[in-house]
Amino acid sequence: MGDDFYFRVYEVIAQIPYGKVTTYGAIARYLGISRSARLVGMACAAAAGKLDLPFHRVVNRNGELTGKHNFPTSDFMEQMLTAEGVKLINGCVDLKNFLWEPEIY
DNA sequence: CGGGTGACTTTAC
DNA sequence: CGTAAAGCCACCC
Repeated sequence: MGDDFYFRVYEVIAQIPYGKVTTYGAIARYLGISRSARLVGMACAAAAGKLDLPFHRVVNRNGELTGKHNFPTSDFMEQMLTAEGVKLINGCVDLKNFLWEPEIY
Protein backbone atom coordinates (compact mmCIF):
# COMPACT_ATOMS: atom_id res chain seq x y z
CA MET A 1 0.00 0.00 0.00
CA GLY A 2 2.30 2.76 -1.10
CA ASP A 3 -0.46 5.34 -1.08
CA ASP A 4 1.80 8.14 0.01
CA PHE A 5 -0.35 10.65 -1.81
CA TYR A 6 -3.67 9.18 -0.69
CA PHE A 7 -2.49 9.22 2.91
CA ARG A 8 -2.00 12.98 2.70
CA VAL A 9 -5.53 13.41 1.39
CA TYR A 10 -6.95 11.30 4.21
CA GLU A 11 -5.09 13.34 6.81
CA VAL A 12 -6.59 16.56 5.51
CA ILE A 13 -10.09 15.10 5.41
CA ALA A 14 -9.69 13.90 8.97
CA GLN A 15 -8.97 17.51 9.96
CA ILE A 16 -12.13 18.99 8.48
CA PRO A 17 -14.02 20.49 11.45
CA TYR A 18 -17.49 19.28 12.35
CA GLY A 19 -20.11 21.33 10.58
CA LYS A 20 -17.71 22.49 7.87
CA VAL A 21 -16.78 21.37 4.38
CA THR A 22 -13.82 21.81 2.07
CA THR A 23 -13.21 21.53 -1.63
CA TYR A 24 -11.07 19.22 -3.74
CA GLY A 25 -9.18 22.22 -5.02
CA ALA A 26 -8.40 23.43 -1.49
CA ILE A 27 -7.05 20.03 -0.47
CA ALA A 28 -5.04 19.77 -3.66
CA ARG A 29 -3.57 23.22 -3.11
CA TYR A 30 -2.68 22.36 0.48
CA LEU A 31 -0.83 19.27 -0.74
CA GLY A 32 0.99 21.25 -3.40
CA ILE A 33 -0.85 19.67 -6.29
CA SER A 34 -3.28 22.47 -7.07
CA ARG A 35 -3.71 21.15 -10.59
CA SER A 36 -4.72 17.69 -9.49
CA ALA A 37 -7.99 18.19 -7.67
CA ARG A 38 -9.13 15.07 -9.52
CA LEU A 39 -6.67 12.92 -7.66
CA VAL A 40 -8.18 14.12 -4.39
CA GLY A 41 -11.52 12.82 -5.57
CA MET A 42 -9.92 9.55 -6.60
CA ALA A 43 -8.42 9.18 -3.15
CA CYS A 44 -11.84 9.64 -1.60
CA ALA A 45 -13.48 7.17 -3.94
CA ALA A 46 -10.74 4.65 -3.22
CA ALA A 47 -11.28 4.92 0.53
CA ALA A 48 -15.04 5.50 0.61
CA GLY A 49 -16.59 2.72 2.65
CA LYS A 50 -13.16 1.45 3.68
CA LEU A 51 -11.90 4.19 5.94
CA ASP A 52 -13.90 5.97 8.62
CA LEU A 53 -13.43 9.53 7.44
CA PRO A 54 -15.87 12.43 6.87
CA PHE A 55 -15.93 12.14 3.10
CA HIS A 56 -19.30 13.83 3.13
CA ARG A 57 -17.50 17.05 4.06
CA VAL A 58 -15.66 17.11 0.76
CA VAL A 59 -17.43 18.90 -2.06
CA ASN A 60 -16.44 20.48 -5.33
CA ARG A 61 -15.63 24.12 -5.86
CA ASN A 62 -19.30 24.89 -6.50
CA GLY A 63 -20.41 23.33 -3.21
CA GLU A 64 -22.06 20.51 -5.12
CA LEU A 65 -22.13 17.01 -3.63
CA THR A 66 -20.42 15.36 -6.56
CA GLY A 67 -19.57 12.24 -4.60
CA LYS A 68 -23.02 11.37 -3.34
CA HIS A 69 -23.24 8.38 -5.67
CA ASN A 70 -20.43 6.79 -3.73
CA PHE A 71 -22.58 6.59 -0.60
CA PRO A 72 -25.23 3.97 0.29
CA THR A 73 -28.01 6.31 -0.80
CA SER A 74 -28.02 9.41 -2.99
CA ASP A 75 -29.24 11.54 -0.10
CA PHE A 76 -26.93 10.12 2.57
CA MET A 77 -24.30 12.79 2.02
CA GLU A 78 -26.81 15.60 2.15
CA GLN A 79 -28.42 14.28 5.29
CA MET A 80 -25.09 13.89 7.05
CA LEU A 81 -24.22 17.50 6.32
CA THR A 82 -27.63 18.74 7.35
CA ALA A 83 -27.32 16.81 10.61
CA GLU A 84 -24.07 18.68 11.27
CA GLY A 85 -25.75 22.01 10.73
CA VAL A 86 -24.45 22.61 7.22
CA LYS A 87 -27.06 24.45 5.20
CA LEU A 88 -27.72 23.25 1.70
CA ILE A 89 -29.22 25.36 -1.06
CA ASN A 90 -30.74 23.36 -3.88
CA GLY A 91 -28.46 20.42 -3.11
CA CYS A 92 -25.38 22.63 -2.87
CA VAL A 93 -23.46 23.59 0.26
CA ASP A 94 -23.58 27.24 1.28
CA LEU A 95 -19.83 27.66 0.98
CA LYS A 96 -20.03 31.29 2.00
CA ASN A 97 -20.76 30.18 5.57
CA PHE A 98 -19.52 26.59 5.82
CA LEU A 99 -16.33 26.45 3.78
CA TRP A 100 -13.20 25.46 5.65
CA GLU A 101 -9.74 25.37 4.08
CA PRO A 102 -6.54 23.80 5.41
CA GLU A 103 -3.90 26.33 6.37
CA ILE A 104 -1.00 26.61 4.01
CA TYR A 105 2.36 27.27 5.59
C1' DC B 1 6.53 2.53 -21.13
C1' DG B 2 1.86 3.56 -22.68
C1' DG B 3 -3.07 4.03 -22.65
C1' DG B 4 -7.54 4.44 -20.11
C1' DT B 5 -9.93 6.51 -16.23
C1' DG B 6 -11.67 9.78 -12.82
C1' DA B 7 -15.91 12.57 -5.92
C1' DC B 8 -11.92 18.44 -10.53
C1' DT B 9 -11.50 23.07 -12.69
C1' DT B 10 -11.67 26.45 -16.18
C1' DT B 11 -12.56 28.27 -20.48
C1' DA B 12 -15.18 28.33 -24.56
C1' DC B 13 -19.14 27.95 -27.48
C1' DC C 1 -29.10 26.02 -19.03
C1' DG C 2 -26.09 22.39 -21.79
C1' DT C 3 -21.85 19.89 -23.95
C1' DA C 4 -16.70 19.90 -25.36
C1' DA C 5 -12.10 20.25 -24.65
C1' DA C 6 -7.88 20.74 -22.33
C1' DG C 7 -4.93 20.57 -18.42
C1' DC C 8 -3.43 17.72 -14.60
C1' DC C 9 -1.64 13.50 -12.21
C1' DA C 10 -1.91 8.88 -9.48
C1' DC C 11 -3.52 4.37 -10.19
C1' DC C 12 -4.29 0.06 -12.76
C1' DC C 13 -3.72 -2.76 -16.21
